[in-house]
Amino acid sequence: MKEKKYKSEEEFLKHYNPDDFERLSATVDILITSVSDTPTQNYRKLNKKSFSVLLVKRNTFPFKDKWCLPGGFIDVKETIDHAVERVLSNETNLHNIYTEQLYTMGEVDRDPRMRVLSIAYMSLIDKNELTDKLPFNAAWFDISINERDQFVDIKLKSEKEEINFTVEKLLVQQTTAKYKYNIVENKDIAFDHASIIALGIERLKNKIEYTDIVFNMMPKLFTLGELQQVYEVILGRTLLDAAFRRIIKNKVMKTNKMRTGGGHRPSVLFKYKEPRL
Amino acid sequence: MKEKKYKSEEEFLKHYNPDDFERLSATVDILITSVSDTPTQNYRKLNKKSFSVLLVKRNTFPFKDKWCLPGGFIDVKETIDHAVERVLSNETNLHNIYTEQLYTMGEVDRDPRMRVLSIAYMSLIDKNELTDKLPFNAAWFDISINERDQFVDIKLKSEKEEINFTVEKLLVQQTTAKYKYNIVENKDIAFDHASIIALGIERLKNKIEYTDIVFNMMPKLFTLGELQQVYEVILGRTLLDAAFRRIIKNKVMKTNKMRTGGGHRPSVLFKYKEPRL
DNA sequence: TGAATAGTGTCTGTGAGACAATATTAT
DNA sequence: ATAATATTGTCTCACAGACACTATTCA
Repeated sequence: MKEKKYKSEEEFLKHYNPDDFERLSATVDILITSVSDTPTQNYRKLNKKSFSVLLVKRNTFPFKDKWCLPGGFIDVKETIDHAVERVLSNETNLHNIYTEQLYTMGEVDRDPRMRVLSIAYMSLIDKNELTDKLPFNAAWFDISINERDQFVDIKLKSEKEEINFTVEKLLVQQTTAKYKYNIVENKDIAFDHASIIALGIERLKNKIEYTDIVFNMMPKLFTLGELQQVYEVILGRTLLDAAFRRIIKNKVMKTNKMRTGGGHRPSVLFKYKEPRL
Repeated sequence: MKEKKYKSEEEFLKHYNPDDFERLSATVDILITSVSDTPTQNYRKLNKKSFSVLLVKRNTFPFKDKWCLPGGFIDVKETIDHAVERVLSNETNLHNIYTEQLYTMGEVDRDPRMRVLSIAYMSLIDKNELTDKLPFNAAWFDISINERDQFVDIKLKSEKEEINFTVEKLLVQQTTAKYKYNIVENKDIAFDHASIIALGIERLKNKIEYTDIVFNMMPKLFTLGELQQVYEVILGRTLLDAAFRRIIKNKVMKTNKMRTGGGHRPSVLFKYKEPRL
């Protein structure tokens, strides 16, 4: 742009040419997570819960036939939030879903087509509220994680297939224990979405301990046993019953409904109690 | 783009035209923070600490003569991290500075020239390490904050001038106590940078309680009194000495140096002790 | 000597970890 | 009756808030 003197902002804007700088593209990519219930054989036992993520199979280049996060380009005339809502309504029939910004990915070659920033979001939903059938190219994958030294093996399992990838967990900031996740092995996930998945899992593990975020993936009514199962599957460790109940007792409210039918003592159904802020 | 069948990713990429979608621009904008020391009259008293932020006065349109965060456009061929480093090295002579992503701002009209995303970063530095003179158009502003109901009045004071603005603190997410900051009164800050400042202050207030982030703005050696002052000025409340010392005793290490010369008992100089992760 | 900061000791209440004990149901 | 989950009680230990007390320096 020429160095020119303008008298007013209006005048400046009239002459401004956005093409003086080469521009770029941006997408939103959303890690949609939930918990799945798998019935067990033993009639007494509770359903097994797993932490799951919604992926979409690409049917066009680039990364044709690989799995990726639901996402889309941000239109020049729409806000980021709007793009997020648009993508979410393509994949689900839900409104007022929990979303939060996860990270903005900006490696130069993360998309082979051209320069594309990805503004990654994380979203938590209650899968049971989904009434519409999933888009034909989308599927839920149950997550299992194995950490060995600085490597994290992540296994994603849907009804039809299994995906494995490995990321390297690298400390980037000592004072705040901030990590980044480099992909070291990955055949099936497109772009840098494997990093985003690892990042989102870590974020959720942290937030579940000091926020009420988990209730975004719970049904309206739930037993404390179920809630504890969700905590356990996300944290990847078992919790002591008594301690767990103490921790969440201020976050939930007893209802007068019970869940019966298992081969054991019925349990009270609770609902989320919003905190005073 | 035409719906065409390509045989391979290579072939697809050869024919891909990035101009099929209208592209946009992106900047990085960095909230550079530190603590300032103001000497007091009374020879016995400690210097007063304040929490400060580095702003730059714009000398071109748009928002000519208003203050903004140091920032710049992301080049198509550079990573976001590289852009951040580039901006930081323009403003400081420091390397290996603490930075973290704060938020990506994406309102459509946040820049009157064209569509510009802003990837906001926060950075903490030790002001005393700055050896070069500040760029002529940059200045440090001490921050003071007044919260009344959902409004937050923020006062920024440099050697030469004082800026006031007000943001409205709006709860956007009950379960995670997530807020957004809408600008309701602002004459002097360009773009949506007033929101970014409010967001960064909140982030820092939170992180100081559960991370070691504060040590990024401390000198190598410091007294526990000084460290406590920094905590107090950022949190906006006084802390009990004994309790504070208990909390940070695992984060610091005693040295054999002392600070003497105040009209009172000398104090031991401590240094940061990196945690085992 | 006195003002100011530095540093420690102790009491108390809260809350988490650990584990034991009791309650209830469907088969 | 038994297996399984639901729910509560209690002991202990760690730690934070509150506050008092001692230590040390320099004008």
